[in-house]
Amino acid sequence: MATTRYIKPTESELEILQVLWKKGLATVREVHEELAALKDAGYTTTLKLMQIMHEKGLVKRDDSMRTHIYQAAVSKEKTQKHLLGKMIDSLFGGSPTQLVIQALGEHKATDEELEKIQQMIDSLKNK
Amino acid sequence: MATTRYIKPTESELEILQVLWKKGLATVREVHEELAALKDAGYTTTLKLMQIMHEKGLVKRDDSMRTHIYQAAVSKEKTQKHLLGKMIDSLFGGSPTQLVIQALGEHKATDEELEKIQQMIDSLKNK
DNA sequence: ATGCCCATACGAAATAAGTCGTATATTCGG
DNA sequence: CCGAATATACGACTTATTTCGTATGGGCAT
Repeated sequence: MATTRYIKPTESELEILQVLWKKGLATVREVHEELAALKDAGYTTTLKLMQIMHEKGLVKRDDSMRTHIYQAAVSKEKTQKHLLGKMIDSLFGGSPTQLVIQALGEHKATDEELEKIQQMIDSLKNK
Repeated sequence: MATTRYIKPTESELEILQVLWKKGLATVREVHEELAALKDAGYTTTLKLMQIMHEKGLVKRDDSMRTHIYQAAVSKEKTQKHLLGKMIDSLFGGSPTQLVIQALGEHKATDEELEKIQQMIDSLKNK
């Protein structure tokens, strides 16, 4: 089986993936409008990035029409998992716990959310 | 008050910071030996990187002797906090909880560690 | 048909990151 | 004192990433 090597999206690519994950399907124009709200870059810049992402296999597209329709080719979850793993290794000495503690300490969560995490821990313990 | 802008360390710089955080004080040679265990790169590469980090203010050094002694100029905690925050924003829609759940689900922790997190949650809840 | 708007394609410049060769200086063993 | 080992400095090359100008052509209102 030909294994497809994981491709690490760059910063800009991640911004585009965000939009695609949210919208599901989108044209370059639509993605660009969203991005324009955050930062300013030309339309052809976004276009070029998305073309490159297509070459890399990060996005799929339907180009049967004049205006192509794009969608993410990598799942949000897989991507999160990968980048999280990298960060745990490179910044938290391989300990997910350290990361969790930092995350909980520095960034507030509601009681409800804490409850959810609690449940998660309980179920992990019972193994 | 003159605010010093936060400088985002690159991948390679992070590797070097890791070593410095662990050792406290270290020469280029020492840092390089550590890195050599992980990947291969020439000595002058490491040297150059550390010189650039010095220019950027990521590390401090004592150059009163022939062999300079380096140490990290940014704290591990601050750096973790910053990058974690960035990741939460850019990849987890601003929800630390989502990140925590992913981290716990995908990367194993020992019961002991789970216990620690549990305590953390308890103390957060009592507020 | 003729413009005008908007799409893709594509090349190439600008920037950033990492790599390394080489020059030069210091130290130390003999 | 001399040479080998080892230190920093620094310029230059490579590769990756981002940015954008310009070419080209389709679709549509007039």
